[in-house]
Amino acid sequence: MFALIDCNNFYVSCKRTFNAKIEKKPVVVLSNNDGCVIALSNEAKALDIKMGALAFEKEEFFAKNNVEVFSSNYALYGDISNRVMATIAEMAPGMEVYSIDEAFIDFHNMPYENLEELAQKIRATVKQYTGIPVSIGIAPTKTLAKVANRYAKKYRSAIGIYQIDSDTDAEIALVNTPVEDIWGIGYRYAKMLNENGIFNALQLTHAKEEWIRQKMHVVGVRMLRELQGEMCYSLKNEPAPKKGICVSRSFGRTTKDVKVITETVATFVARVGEKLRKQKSCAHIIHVFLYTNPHKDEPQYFNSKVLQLPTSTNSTFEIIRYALRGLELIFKTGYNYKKAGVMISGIVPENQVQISLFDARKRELDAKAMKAMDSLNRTMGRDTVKVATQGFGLE
DNA sequence: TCTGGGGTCCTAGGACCC
DNA sequence: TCTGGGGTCCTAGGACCC
Repeated sequence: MFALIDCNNFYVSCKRTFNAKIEKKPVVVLSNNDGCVIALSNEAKALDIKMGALAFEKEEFFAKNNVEVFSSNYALYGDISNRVMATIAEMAPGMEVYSIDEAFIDFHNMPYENLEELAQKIRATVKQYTGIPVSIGIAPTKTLAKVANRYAKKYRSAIGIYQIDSDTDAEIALVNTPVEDIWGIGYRYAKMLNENGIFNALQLTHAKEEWIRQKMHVVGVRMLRELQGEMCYSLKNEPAPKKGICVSRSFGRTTKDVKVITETVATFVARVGEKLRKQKSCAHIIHVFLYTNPHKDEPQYFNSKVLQLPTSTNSTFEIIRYALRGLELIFKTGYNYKKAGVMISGIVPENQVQISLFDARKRELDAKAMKAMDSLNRTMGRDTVKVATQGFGLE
């Protein structure tokens, strides 16, 4: 058996741990630049506010309905997530941290007759130690555990737990799960399934495997089998090293200014470099991209450039040189730019880097400088020390 | 007249997740 | 004025290898 532990309305719950006054009230958390809604309390969901709703359109509605509105704080969510995961890890040896607010745990061979009892205990302990309410789904496959978790949240909120331990348990949860809420089915597949008369997960379990393979390929077949109770996905204990690292933002305000964009891209590279060094990796493919605002009725431009480095590196100095060369190649004057980003791939462990035959760079010096920079920035705050191309504060 | 058969690697794009 | 920011896996097709 697997259990899926999922924090309830995570970003809202994080805010509530510091502010008891917003308990039982409609609360929403907004995206970067306060653009749209990315988290809702149950009370806010009851007011029919939708994920992704535009904040400026809802301003009046929020005021009229006493909705508490907050900007997001990702550093805080990261900290609280770490505490929640550490608390769970103490109680369950086999665990996979699946996202900032979810973990699968291995419920095989647990010293409990009754798994629901163990789940109760985990739920109470996480709440006590971190203040975060969670829901738990228990089932023989990960996909069914996801189904059980959603069912627990929606129909068993008082206890917050649902276990699929028999065909009947499974059918109750599956018939109440619309296909679009199944793990692995997004907007397009849901539409396709509906067009073929399949609306809930129970109906889907009766579909022909070959038909699913034709329409949804092997991923769809695995999902089907998992829903039927056959395990296709096991628990990943070790987090896999990242294959790509991306830092991108939309700008609060659009800009035409090449200097502003250059400094922004340099700062994105600094973040990418930090992440690379944190996981002790180097990389040799850089992807730089630049957008105008596609929602606006004005001249549009999108372009991107991929650059190959001769030797894999995690030196911010070195990556910035290439990234800015890429930016130069794609930047066109006259457009109102809205968003830019830097992606790095071709990632290898830093102790397995192949040095190019003609490499002339003094890599030990870079490494020393990066180590000193990381250490200062870690103890004294981000960008205490930075590369000059990042600029000295915009405007 | 007649033009092999087996691979690998890379890229772009599409689907999905939180 | 105003629309998030990260990721994963899979497939198809082209270039290339012997």
